[in-house]
Amino acid sequence: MTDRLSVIFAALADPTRRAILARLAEGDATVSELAEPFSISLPAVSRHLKVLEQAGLITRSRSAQWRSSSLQAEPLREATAWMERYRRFWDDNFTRLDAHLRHIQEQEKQQ
Amino acid sequence: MTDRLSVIFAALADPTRRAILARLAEGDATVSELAEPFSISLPAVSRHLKVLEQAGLITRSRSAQWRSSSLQAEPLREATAWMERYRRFWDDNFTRLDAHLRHIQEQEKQQ
DNA sequence: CCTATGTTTAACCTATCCGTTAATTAACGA
DNA sequence: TCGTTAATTAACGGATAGGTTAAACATAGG
Repeated sequence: MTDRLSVIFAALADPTRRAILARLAEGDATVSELAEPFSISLPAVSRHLKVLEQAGLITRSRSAQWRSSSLQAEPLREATAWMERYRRFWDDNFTRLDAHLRHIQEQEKQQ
Repeated sequence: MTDRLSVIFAALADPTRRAILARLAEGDATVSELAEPFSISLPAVSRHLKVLEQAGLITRSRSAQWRSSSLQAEPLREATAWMERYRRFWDDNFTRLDAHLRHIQEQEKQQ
């Protein structure tokens, strides 16, 4: 699970972390500010932030004793780019063609 | 981790599973066919398929003793839709506006 | 009916994830 | 300098992930 895409998807697989990203979309925030809406301890949030940072989804800066987190959406672009490869499988414009190709494939499998 | 989006992202966080999806994009395949490129056991692949199925990323059909897997990209559409909310943070068209908004936000934080 | 083939389930192991509380580090400020 | 605030690190525990091998299940077919 060492590849970049896996790290990104794994980071996004936790609802708390996605909520943190949603909050950061409204502006930078400190660890305490990010922890406030959740019923989990500060160390737990601190770890989530480390996971997000390692995935490149946030950057952090220090100002006095506060550590501010800032959203970095570039990894989301990468993840989206990967998914785009499958767009034809859900996009209406391609559904008909895709069904046709699958039919062809099934026929070939018979032989 | 019971919510749908978490299950989808978790399913995508494994490189073997993503490779399986890539293979299925070229057409349906049996478990043995899917296992062939990997140096892992058949039971391991069988489990990966169960994970993908629970995420809604594949459907499966039985024909004799073969179980064929079929790609279902709808969950990818959902995941992409979630990420789209952050597009303005990476899209060039929005970068300038976004920088402006952040600047405003910083100013407000001062007071 | 018996056997071969394809796949899943069971039982197990190890590593990682996610949470906790307690201790530590860091910096401000009276 | 001492206490307060902000955050991280350490140490631990339970649950889950992902792999294994061995056993069980399902079906085609002689």
